[in-house]
Amino acid sequence: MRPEPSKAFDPGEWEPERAGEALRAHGCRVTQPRVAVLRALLEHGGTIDALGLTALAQRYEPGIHEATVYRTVNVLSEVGIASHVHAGHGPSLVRLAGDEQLVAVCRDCGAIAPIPEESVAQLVESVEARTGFLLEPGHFALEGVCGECSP
Amino acid sequence: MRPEPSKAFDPGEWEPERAGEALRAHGCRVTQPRVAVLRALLEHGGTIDALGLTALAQRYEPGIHEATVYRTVNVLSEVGIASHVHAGHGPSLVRLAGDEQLVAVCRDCGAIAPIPEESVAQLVESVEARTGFLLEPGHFALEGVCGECSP
DNA sequence: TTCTATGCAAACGATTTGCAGGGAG
DNA sequence: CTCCCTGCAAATCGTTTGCATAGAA
Repeated sequence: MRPEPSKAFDPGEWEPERAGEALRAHGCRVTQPRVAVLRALLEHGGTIDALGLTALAQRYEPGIHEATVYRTVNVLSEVGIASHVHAGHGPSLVRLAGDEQLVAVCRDCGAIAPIPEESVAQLVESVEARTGFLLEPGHFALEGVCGECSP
Repeated sequence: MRPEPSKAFDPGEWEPERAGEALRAHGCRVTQPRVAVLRALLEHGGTIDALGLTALAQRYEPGIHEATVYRTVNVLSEVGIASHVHAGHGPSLVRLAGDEQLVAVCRDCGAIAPIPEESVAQLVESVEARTGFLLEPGHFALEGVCGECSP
């Protein structure tokens, strides 16, 4: 694969039916399985694991194999169309790039809440100044207790 | 196993040589392998994966099996002596409870860096004020690029 | 035609589990 | 003496990879 270096991806810009064009626009070879995966991801929105994504993609490409989905997701990540989140013990989750945000999972009810941009920016800045470590939050979820579960 | 419900554990309170007492104090059956694991963990401090912990524990219990280390770590977690962090692609990391802190993993070299207390406190405060969500960071790591891997 | 992507199956790393024997209480 | 814990090997789960072939450019 010889993908374009990552470039911006605005999910709202692409209708699911034009998944093929989106792929081409990002320098990817356009194949049925890839179209199926991207289309499924565009339609689904939010986060989904590889198994679920395979199931959705089968709607457009019945014989598609899970290994292909993994490979496709990797390609989509390389060109900046998708990314993944580690949300705990289970499998990692895929989502469209541009949809990235640091999220928190409620320990009690499992609710997922986005963490405000400003709070994240403040953290990144503070950590970089103190340790030289440049955080790229969004690939991991944080744990906590949501407003409803705490008295 | 019939462990005590989790109770506070102050790592500073326990010398590595008294790992057996610490186990007994928390309602665990005291065996050589368990003593070896806890002792290794007390000596090591910080975070370590199961493989590394096994290696350290072998110093006290040469024949100890990795499966036993996993089982022991689970017991230690149940009684509140240890906990684990999800570090992303790699194996999860074990550490003493009471030593919990938010850590960052370098995307390039895998280095683990603790995130300064103040930065975390600032984040927790900010998020609670804006969303009512009370973060308990420490169960998941954040991702980023460490000072050495970024130009 | 050329070269990449796919399906399949097998490899993989991390972790868990079934079982029979050994050790703690 | 009674269970629990351990070592071992095999199973499991999520993910990756080698290979021969199908398919995009």
